[in-house]
Amino acid sequence: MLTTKYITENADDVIARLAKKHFDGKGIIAKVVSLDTLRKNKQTQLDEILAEVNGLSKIIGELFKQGKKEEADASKEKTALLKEKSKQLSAELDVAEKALVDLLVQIPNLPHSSVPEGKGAEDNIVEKMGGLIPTLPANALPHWDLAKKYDLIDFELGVKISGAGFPVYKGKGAQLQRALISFFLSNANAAGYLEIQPPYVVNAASGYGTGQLPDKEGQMYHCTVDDLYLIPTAEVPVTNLYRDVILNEKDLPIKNTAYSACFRREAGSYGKDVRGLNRLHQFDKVEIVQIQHPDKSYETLQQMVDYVQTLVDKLELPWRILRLCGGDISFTSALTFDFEVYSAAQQRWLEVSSVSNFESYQANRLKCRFRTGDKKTNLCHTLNGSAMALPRIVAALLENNQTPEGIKIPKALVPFTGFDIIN
RNA sequence: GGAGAGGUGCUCGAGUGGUUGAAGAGGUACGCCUGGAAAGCGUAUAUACUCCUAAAGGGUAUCGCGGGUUCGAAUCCCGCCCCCUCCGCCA
Repeated sequence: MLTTKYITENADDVIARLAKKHFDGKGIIAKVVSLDTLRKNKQTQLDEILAEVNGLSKIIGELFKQGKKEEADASKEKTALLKEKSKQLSAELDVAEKALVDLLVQIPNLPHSSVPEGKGAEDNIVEKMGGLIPTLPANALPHWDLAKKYDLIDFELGVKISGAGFPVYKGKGAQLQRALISFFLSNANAAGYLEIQPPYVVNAASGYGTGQLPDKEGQMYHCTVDDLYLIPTAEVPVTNLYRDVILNEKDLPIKNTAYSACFRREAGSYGKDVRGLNRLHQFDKVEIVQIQHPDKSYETLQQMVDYVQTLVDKLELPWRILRLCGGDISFTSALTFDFEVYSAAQQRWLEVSSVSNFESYQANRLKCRFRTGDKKTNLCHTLNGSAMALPRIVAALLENNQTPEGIKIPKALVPFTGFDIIN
C-alpha cells in the first residue's frame, strides 16, 4: 500500500496518477487525509495523558516511600480519571488507525509515468518481438490433442481424482515438466539468483504481506482447519521472507528464485481460456524475486525482462513483450511487462511471464526496509517475475514443434529432458 | 496429541512490582593510541508513532502476541502463538 505520508503530502498528484489506472481517488484520498489528521490528533492527546499518568505514578511511588499515604491516595484518584480518558482515546485511536488501513488497502499502486494510457489488454503496447512463428500444416493439432496422441497429459484422469484444471502428466509429459523446472532453475542460478524452496502453504500474515489478502481472498485455496492458504505463486512465501526485516544497504539487491506448484481457484474463468493447459488450478512455475534499492529498481526491472527474454530465446519460441497499459496493469504494480509466446495451432498469444516493479507498495505492507549509511531506514523496492510458468510454455512447445515424426525438443532443453523427440 | 521447561535488544545473558528502553559481556561503527596493526582506552549502537517549519530536543508505545490486575508490569493473572526435552504417532 501507499504510505500515508506520501498520500497526504502529494494528494493531488496521487489522484491524477491513479486516474491512469481508471481509479477515481478523489473521495478516498480526501478521506485518508482527514482520517490521518484525526489519527494524529488522537495520538497526541493520548500521549499527553499517558505522560501525565507516568509522571504521577513516579510521584506516588516517592510519596509511598516517604510514608505520605494521604497525598498518595489523592494522586491515585487523579490517575483513575486520566486512565478513564486514556482508555477512551486509545479506543478511538484504534478505530481511526483501522479505518485508515482499510482505506489504504483499497488504493492501488501508482503507475509509473511510462505506463501507457488504455482500458484493457487491447491497449497494451508491444515493446519487442522475437523468434519465428512456424507455419504448421493444415492438420496441425492443438496441444490437448497432441497430449492425448502421445499420452503426455491426461486431463480426464485429473478430473476423476481432483477436478477440472488438475491435469495428470505422464511419461515424457511428466519428464518434460521436470526438465523445464530444472532448466529454469539452472538458468536463474547462473544469473545470480539464490535458489529457495519455500513452503506451499502460508499463513494469513503472509497473504497480507504480498497483497493477496484481503481483496483476492477468493482466488486462493484456504485450508480453514489450520487457517493456511495454498500459495498462488512462490512470490508469496519468497517475498514474505523479507517481511519485518531491515536489510543492510550493501546487501541489496537480494536475488531469489524458487520453483513451486501454484494453486489458483480461478473462479469465474470459462471457455477457450481454460481449454487444455491454458488455465489451470494447479501449475508449475519458477519465480524470480528481487529486493532492490529504490534508486536502482527500474534498472533491475529491465535486467529481469532481459533475463526472461534469454529463456524464451533458448526455448526457440516466438515471443513478444508487452508494456501493460493503465487498465491492464495489476493493482499492486507500478510497471509491468508481460511475455507472451505464440501457440501456433491455437493461433493465439499466451501469457507466460509477467515482470513487475512494485516500487515500495509491497514493501510498505511487508515492512521490508533497508538501513542507509547514516542509519536511516527506508522502504525497499520489490520486483518479481515469472521465469517461467510452465503450462503455456508446454502448450507452445508441443504445438509449434510438431512434425510428422513427432514433437521436437529445443536443443537447450535436451540436456534436461534426456530425449530430443516425443513420438 | 499428552507432560514438563522456556521465549528479554544485532548476539549471549542478568533482571519476580517503582529513576529498567532495560545491568554485564560479545559483536559492530567511529575516535584516541601506533610507523602500521593487535591489544588497550573512550564514545556510540532498536523500532514505530507523535510534538516541533526543519535540525536539535521532547513525549508515547514496544522485553513472543493479545487481554487483565495495579497509582505503577519485562516482573503478577488469563488466553493464544512459537520453541526445546520426554512420551505417543509417523515419511
